[in-house]
Amino acid sequence: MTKAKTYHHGNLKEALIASGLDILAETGLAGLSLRNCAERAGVSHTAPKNHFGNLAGLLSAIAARGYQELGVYMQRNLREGASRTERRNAAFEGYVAFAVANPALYELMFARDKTNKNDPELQAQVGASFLVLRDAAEGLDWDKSDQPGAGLRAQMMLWSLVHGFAQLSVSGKFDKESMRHLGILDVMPDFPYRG
Amino acid sequence: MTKAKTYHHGNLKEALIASGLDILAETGLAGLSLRNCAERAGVSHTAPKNHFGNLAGLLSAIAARGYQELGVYMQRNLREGASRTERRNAAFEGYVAFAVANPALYELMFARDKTNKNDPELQAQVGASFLVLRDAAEGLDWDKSDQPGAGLRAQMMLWSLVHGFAQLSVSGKFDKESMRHLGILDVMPDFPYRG
DNA sequence: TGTACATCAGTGAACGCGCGTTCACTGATGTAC
DNA sequence: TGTACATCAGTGAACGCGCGTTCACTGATGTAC
Repeated sequence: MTKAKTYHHGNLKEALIASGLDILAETGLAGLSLRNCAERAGVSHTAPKNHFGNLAGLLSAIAARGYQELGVYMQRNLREGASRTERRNAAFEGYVAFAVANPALYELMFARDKTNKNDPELQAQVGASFLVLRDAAEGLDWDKSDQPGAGLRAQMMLWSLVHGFAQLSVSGKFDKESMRHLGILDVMPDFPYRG
Repeated sequence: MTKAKTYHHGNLKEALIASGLDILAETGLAGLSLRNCAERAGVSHTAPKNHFGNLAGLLSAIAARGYQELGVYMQRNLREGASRTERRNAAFEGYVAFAVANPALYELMFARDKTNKNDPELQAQVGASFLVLRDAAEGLDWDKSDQPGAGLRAQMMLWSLVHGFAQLSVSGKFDKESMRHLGILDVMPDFPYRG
């Protein structure tokens, strides 16, 4: 079904989010504005206001989509009945792969001041992807104490570890040139750097 | 010694870096420009060009100063002859404390596209602070294999863990409101969240 | 000690750019009767 | 089935803003002789 071009777009909200994701991938976070999002969706530059209010609203919707996709990445290589270790490895690899494949989106998702932290859809997607990680941390013995919250501490450690690795990879600290400069490749010439 | 205001500033390079650090602390990364850096240093808005070439040059110098300060934070609570564990804890706490105290500077330091990755001063300071962390990771048994690079892998894990925890703290994922939303405070009401 | 001159450091006006937002508007759609 | 009207979605011109950069310039400093 091809839609004739009408005055009303019909699905502008989705189209704007898709445009935003494209722009992030091509131009980076700094190049994403209401105006070029609208232009890419083939619509006047004031149209987004009707759907998102302002730039922060649009960015929040895009970030929410990012968390959704992050959850998909963390579970994409899971066979049925996978063991704890397999689930953990899949989550770790998926998380890092997502960040490396979508660095600008990842940057937006964890930026401090770009999104509306109270956006309900965004909160829901953040919570959902944390649940995947929480599941992956089950059975970790990183905190052996019997205190309440020990398992939770392990979850937070896992999140920190995978997130830090992803961020350091994306920001170039673990790429070949930097690792050579840090003396890493001297000791470990076959390290699977990224980038 | 008070300097009379002369045509030549005398120490403009340092003054611009100091202005940049102030602006980061007060306004955040998005509010830092060549123009307001110059204005704050009491100088025409084209003056920075003589010292840094362009915005990326100035940001690189500021980021280098940030890594220097990060190293200071990681070692500031070390008594003489501290044990491995003490050094590790000091580095961990210092790293996170630095990020929480200087979120915008921290953001700049690990941004992908703001600084000149090849800036020699910046590279040197990144290397120096990595060495502090490397020292703190000494003796960690996270990777028990005998393969060459096992210790290095432990260093990278430590860096990832501490960096991820810092970033998640700074971006608000570990603050009280978010942790309540993620169900963390139900299990662990006395978790030392930050923010 | 003085003078000429090159170099360095900072000035201020002007440029074009993309941005978010406002405003009065108009075309399309839905609903009540 | 038709008509009136409210509401919704998108338009396009205009606004002021801060930005990085360019340009010809001038004041200050250092150096050679």
